[in-house]
Amino acid sequence: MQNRARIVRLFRYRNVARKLKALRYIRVFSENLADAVGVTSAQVRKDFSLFSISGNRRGGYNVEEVIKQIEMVLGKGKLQKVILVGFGNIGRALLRYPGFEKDGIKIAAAFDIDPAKVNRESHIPVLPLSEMGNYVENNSIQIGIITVPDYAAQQVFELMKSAGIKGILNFAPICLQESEECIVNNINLETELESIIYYVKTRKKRKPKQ
Amino acid sequence: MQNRARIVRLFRYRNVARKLKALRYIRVFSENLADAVGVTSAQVRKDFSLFSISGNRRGGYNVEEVIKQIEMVLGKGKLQKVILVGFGNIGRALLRYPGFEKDGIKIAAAFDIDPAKVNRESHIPVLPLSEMGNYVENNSIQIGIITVPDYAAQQVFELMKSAGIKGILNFAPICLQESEECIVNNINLETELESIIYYVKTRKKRKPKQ
DNA sequence: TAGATTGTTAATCGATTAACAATC
DNA sequence: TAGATTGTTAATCGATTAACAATC
Repeated sequence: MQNRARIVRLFRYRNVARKLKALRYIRVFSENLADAVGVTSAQVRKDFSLFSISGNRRGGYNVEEVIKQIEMVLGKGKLQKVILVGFGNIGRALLRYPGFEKDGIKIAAAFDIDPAKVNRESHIPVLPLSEMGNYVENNSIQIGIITVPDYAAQQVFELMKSAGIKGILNFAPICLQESEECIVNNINLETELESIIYYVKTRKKRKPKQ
Repeated sequence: MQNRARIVRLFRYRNVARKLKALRYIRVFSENLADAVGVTSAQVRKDFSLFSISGNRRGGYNVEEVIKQIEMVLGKGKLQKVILVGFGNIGRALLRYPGFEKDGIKIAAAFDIDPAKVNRESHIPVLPLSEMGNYVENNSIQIGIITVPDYAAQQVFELMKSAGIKGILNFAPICLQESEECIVNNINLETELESIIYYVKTRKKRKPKQ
């Protein structure tokens, strides 16, 4: 499995290149990408070289080519349908989040255990959790998002795995363990914030009064 | 600066220990923590040893002690007030997210550039962006969350830095560059999901029909 | 050609893992 | 005591960085 940090960087290079393209840039140097993403230029060249993304000595990289080649590596494919389980605060926000669509990601349906939240008529239907298994099978869904409370997460996780889900983005504040059958990306919002607080505090200790 | 992955693991050990405490566990072995967090037991012991968190040879670690010692290291302090800029989908969800409070994190106010979103009477006030600088100063805020659209992110970032914000959790899909004066944690929701899709796809290639 | 940037190799750095002596 | 687990040291592994030859 390729190093996760490297894959994330590749996505970032692509994002920057897309912005540059929108600004009508034709070429870009490793140094520019490095600055935009916050790494060294050597890292950019190394990353590119590992994925055989090549530029032009002296002339840098062609912006279009960079986008195209990274998309090839990362597999910009056809529309990816995903499901979401847990129609609470975060779930609702993600359902309405406009950023996914442009990358070919479509939340096809949401599921919740609370009958009051079910809404089959909605643009993106909200269905009873009990229907998830069938839905996943009928629509060949592979990816799911978990936005349920922590006490429900493990159970929902098992349910999704047995339904055939192969990859999960988990926002419940618990570490779901990934396995051969299912990849997991745990995002703990509290921890993301707490770790910043930690760094701000400790940094100040080292440098009193900046 | 301490390795970020290590700090995140420490938070995870603490979270697990808290759950164990709720279940009336008295002791825990490095092996148990390792399983819960998805690392090796050697890693747990190494992490603990680096922060002088000690257990009992033969008897493992005392759950209470682990929590207390990790909290000491990570600085479970008094209530941390943070602000949020961008009262859209994600911003609204975070404002209502119940998980922060229990870790002593309180979103004190939200800010938005759209006058229609301003609501001074709300439990957590939503204020005009123009008032952010004063608010931050008057309330000694150090931490901010960015949930504005990508095109606004850089500008809001500069504004927050000049207001005196020292740490930022950024959900806008752009890499804000951290500096001496301000720590940044960039979370790109699209990329988090896209990288899972990438891994699911490539894993399947290697193991067809697993 | 001279100058600048890539692509790659080798060196460095740091994190993880293994192993085992210490010890409860 | 015998057995089991920590705590730490040394070995391994992998990722980043430096440096520079290739070359546009």
